[in-house]
Amino acid sequence: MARSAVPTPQEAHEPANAAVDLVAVLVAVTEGEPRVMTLEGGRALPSGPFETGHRSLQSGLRAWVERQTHHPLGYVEQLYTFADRDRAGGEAGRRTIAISYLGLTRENDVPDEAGAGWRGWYDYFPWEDRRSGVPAILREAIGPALARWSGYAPTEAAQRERLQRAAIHFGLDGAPWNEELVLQRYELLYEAGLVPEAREAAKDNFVAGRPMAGDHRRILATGIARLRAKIKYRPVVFELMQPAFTLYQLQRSVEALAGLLVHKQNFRRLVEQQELVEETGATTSETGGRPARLYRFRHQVLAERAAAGTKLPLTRS
Amino acid sequence: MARSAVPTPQEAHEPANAAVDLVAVLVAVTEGEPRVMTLEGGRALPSGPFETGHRSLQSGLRAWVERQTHHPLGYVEQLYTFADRDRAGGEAGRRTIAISYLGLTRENDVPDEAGAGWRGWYDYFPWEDRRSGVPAILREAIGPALARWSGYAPTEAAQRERLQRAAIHFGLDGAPWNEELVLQRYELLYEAGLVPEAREAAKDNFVAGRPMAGDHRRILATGIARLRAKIKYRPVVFELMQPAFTLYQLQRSVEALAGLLVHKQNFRRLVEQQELVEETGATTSETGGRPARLYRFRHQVLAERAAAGTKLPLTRS
DNA sequence: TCAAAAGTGTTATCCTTACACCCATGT
DNA sequence: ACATGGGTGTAAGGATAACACTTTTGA
Repeated sequence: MARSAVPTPQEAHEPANAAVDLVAVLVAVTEGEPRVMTLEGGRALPSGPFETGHRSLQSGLRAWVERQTHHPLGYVEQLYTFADRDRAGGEAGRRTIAISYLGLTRENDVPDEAGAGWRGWYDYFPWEDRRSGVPAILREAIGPALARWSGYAPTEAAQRERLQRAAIHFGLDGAPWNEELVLQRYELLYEAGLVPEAREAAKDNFVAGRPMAGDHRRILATGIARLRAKIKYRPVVFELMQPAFTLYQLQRSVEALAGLLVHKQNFRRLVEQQELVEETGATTSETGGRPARLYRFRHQVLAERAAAGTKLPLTRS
Repeated sequence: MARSAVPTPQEAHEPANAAVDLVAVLVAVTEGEPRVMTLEGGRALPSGPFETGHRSLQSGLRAWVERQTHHPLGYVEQLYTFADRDRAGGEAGRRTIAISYLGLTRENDVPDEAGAGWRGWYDYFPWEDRRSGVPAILREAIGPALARWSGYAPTEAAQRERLQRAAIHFGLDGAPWNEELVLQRYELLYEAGLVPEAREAAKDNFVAGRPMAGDHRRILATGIARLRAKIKYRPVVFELMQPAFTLYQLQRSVEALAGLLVHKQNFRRLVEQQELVEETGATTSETGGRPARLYRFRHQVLAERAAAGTKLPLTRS
């Protein structure tokens, strides 16, 4: 939100003649690492204009992604629609709107042309991976930089407010870490001038992570946040798994997405109790220890349950 | 999803020159009824084109809503972006995209001009209100009509599939009711030709509910669904309450939104335990029995907690 | 005095969290 | 034998769901 320029008065009140871009956050998990499909050597997400020939937004997106990456698109859901003024190239009276989508797929072929390729998403957000503890960059660079930035606020109240916001979003000063706040954290870094995409970036104290063109990194953050939230209440991880997998592989995928370690047995109990998987009967010994049972996703659950959704104390009757 | 026409070949591959509409689902709760702001005597949602003078999508939306309804807009969040071909008026090479928003507000003044006004949202979705039991329209009209529609499927497998879908979405045949599936239910009725908006509507067996222009009712369904989901994990109900309220009024608002009755004491325990409210010290006897304590929302919780978000069995470390 | 709503006490059950330990394979 | 991952049992604590009953007002 925010981050917009002042309108030039003469163009007010004209219906915007908008160019519509479709942008994809296409995710896969391989070898326990979450990856995102990129173009231009990792500097951009797959995208392209919505064309009159496209039957719908989704089919337009599919067309673009498949054209650019030669990778089929499986599960797709809309993420968010952006229209910041800075996005626009120039041309008075014409603005660019970006409609973004999240796509989940199994990584199989590597496109390797036009700079297309999979990148680990923590290259872009190194502070989001807590699987091996609190990342050094957070303690050593981001924390201090946010503290400094808080100090720049004009009033003391504003300073406290900044500090509190930083603490809550980044889990500083004993605040709990909430892995879903990916976008808020990125926005906060942007506001603090700590990412190169920000126009008033303080050139000397980048915390960065790998930047992207335009607001693509912001869109990526939106996608990660959505996916992290969604794996908790909808069986979407399976879109990222091979047809047969071990429970530990499943766990590692979840951990990769969440950026957190989960408790082995409790995780298994959860999966079991929700009847999300069934044994294939086969085992694999490629995992490097005792051979593990292979499971497959029970596709029927999608039909059986339309999702739980409790949390309201209902009266029965 | 679906519901799109075939592209005429000659217009393929031209970047769409899109008109962008902003549409608002503006919600309030009064006297225990959820209401939505409408125009044209209830046939449309407030909306207008995104203009070049608008600083951002949100500010454009605010401008339109305030111009059309003279009602200020408080809490706002983006809902979804639609671009079905049927929405377009005609003009080859030009399509209309609707970016929809959910707005929450306290109903105070009644606009009463240009056909603007609040309408109970169950006028549009009578089957969604279960506060006084399973609505007659569901048992007597929708259920049988969906059964008939299932019978029209070509193969027996397809018939079973339709029946199961109807049962799960509408809680038929002993399936549990899930109040969040508002959009899916509307889409199913649309697909079955049971709402007047559908082009192949069977004129004789409407189940209807009050229709709206274009796909506004679909957008409204999206808004209701989002709100029903959101009240469970984010304290958004308070946006709809007066500054001071009794616990029972709060409960009635939640019930109004969910279309379900909740358990009084358990509801109170939930509210209390999450420390969402605090006593004002005052009481009111306008509720018609023993005077009730008045409470206010503890705005601090918004800063304190950035949301819960558990559900993954984490390892502690 | 009675209807209507406010407000409280208590129990059984289940889910979550946190323990710690044994099993089978490859090197 | 030992490292590595696979796989299991169980107990404490807290949140939920379900009971029903008392209190205070206005009519």
